[in-house]
Amino acid sequence: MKFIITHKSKSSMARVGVLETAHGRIETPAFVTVGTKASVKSLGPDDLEMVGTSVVLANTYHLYAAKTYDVIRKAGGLSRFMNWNGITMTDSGGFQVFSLGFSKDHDIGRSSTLFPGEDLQKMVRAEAVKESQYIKIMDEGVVFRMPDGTRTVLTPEKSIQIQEAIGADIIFSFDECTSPLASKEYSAEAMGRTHRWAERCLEAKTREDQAIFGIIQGGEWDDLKEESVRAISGMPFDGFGLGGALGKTKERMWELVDFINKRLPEEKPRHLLGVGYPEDIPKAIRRGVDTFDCVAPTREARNGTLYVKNGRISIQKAEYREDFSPIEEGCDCYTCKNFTRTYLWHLAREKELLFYRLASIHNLYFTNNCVREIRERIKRGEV
RNA sequence: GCGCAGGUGGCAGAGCGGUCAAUUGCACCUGGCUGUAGACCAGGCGCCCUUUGGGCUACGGGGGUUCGAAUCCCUCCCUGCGCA
Repeated sequence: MKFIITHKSKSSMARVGVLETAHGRIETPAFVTVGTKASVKSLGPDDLEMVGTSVVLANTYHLYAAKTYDVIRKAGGLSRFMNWNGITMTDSGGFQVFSLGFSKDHDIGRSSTLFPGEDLQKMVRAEAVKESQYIKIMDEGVVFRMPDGTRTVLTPEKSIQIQEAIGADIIFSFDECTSPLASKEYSAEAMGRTHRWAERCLEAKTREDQAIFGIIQGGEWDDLKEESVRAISGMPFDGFGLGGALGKTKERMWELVDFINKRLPEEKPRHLLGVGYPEDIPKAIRRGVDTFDCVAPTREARNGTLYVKNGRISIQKAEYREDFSPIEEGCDCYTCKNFTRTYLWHLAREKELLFYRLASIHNLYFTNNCVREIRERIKRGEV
């Protein structure tokens, strides 16, 4: 993997770069489309191309649990397997430590409520992290137990082994993603473990054609974050992931992203894990984030939320019953150029399969386009 | 015309003397979704009052039995099936 910064903003930490891997080169900042199980739900590779996607992120945990990672290796790697002619990444499974553990135990939203309200914070004993009924975290690794009894064990070595079999261009080190409600004491403990796992991941890695990003943890505390940045950036990673608990509020999250990126070596790419509402995009980029992934555009699309310039609309609402305009006037996406809100309203209500595709196409196009516009502005020196 | 079965909230369909303003599903309305165990989840859904609460109108129409009926009886209307 090669990463070259081609433009730098004068007024912020924003930068434009070129990221090159065996499967092509892309410009950053770039939005990474999530395709957890080697598929972006409801879309094919031609759709992805049309929508401006340049990178797809799959998940180690899911492909391992599905017992297909060896098949992916035989198929010639993730890219060939899913016939995606572009860059690929795999997440290490570390996030599932959180989403299948703490958040599941405490029913925090259904997965990763990033910013729990105060009422929720009071209800949850932060130390309960250690008592999950779904997962067991040890220094050696993590044991996941599904409701049906199925056991999945993931260790740093195992995660790397699977990620090498899957064969994405960029892989992530296996981390323990803690809850934003975890205590400082526990967060420190988990962070230490994440650092030890990071070393083991590098140790276990054998393929030269894959890049590996190390993940910064340390919760919301400056001193821990500082320590995590120092530890992870001290290891020979090709890039970095900003992960996990980034404070209890949005404001704090941006402070932390800022804090981390100021301390990370400038020349290596930074990936902000799991953040990507349209309104987050400019903020992330201004703080020096190069790539970021998010399930929101696709998930929200499937759930009927479509992005527009002034926010978002719920297409199944009665008010769109006779709205013959496109989702967004002036949008060049396939959906907007060919279909009306009325039609989408109808498809959404009837749960027609076409809806999921058309809605996902629009939200992804919207997201990618938003990133592209900012990228162009950085190049023109406007940001 | 006779026999049998049945008429319950927008629809389907429970309830079969009090704990029923009425289970449940669908539909509808409101929210939510940020490294995807998510094409999902949560709440609301007769009317009125500020509520944990209270009042009113409701289970085809009318009448009755009972302290009390969606639930029992009579009658009328309507629907399905069988026989004419």
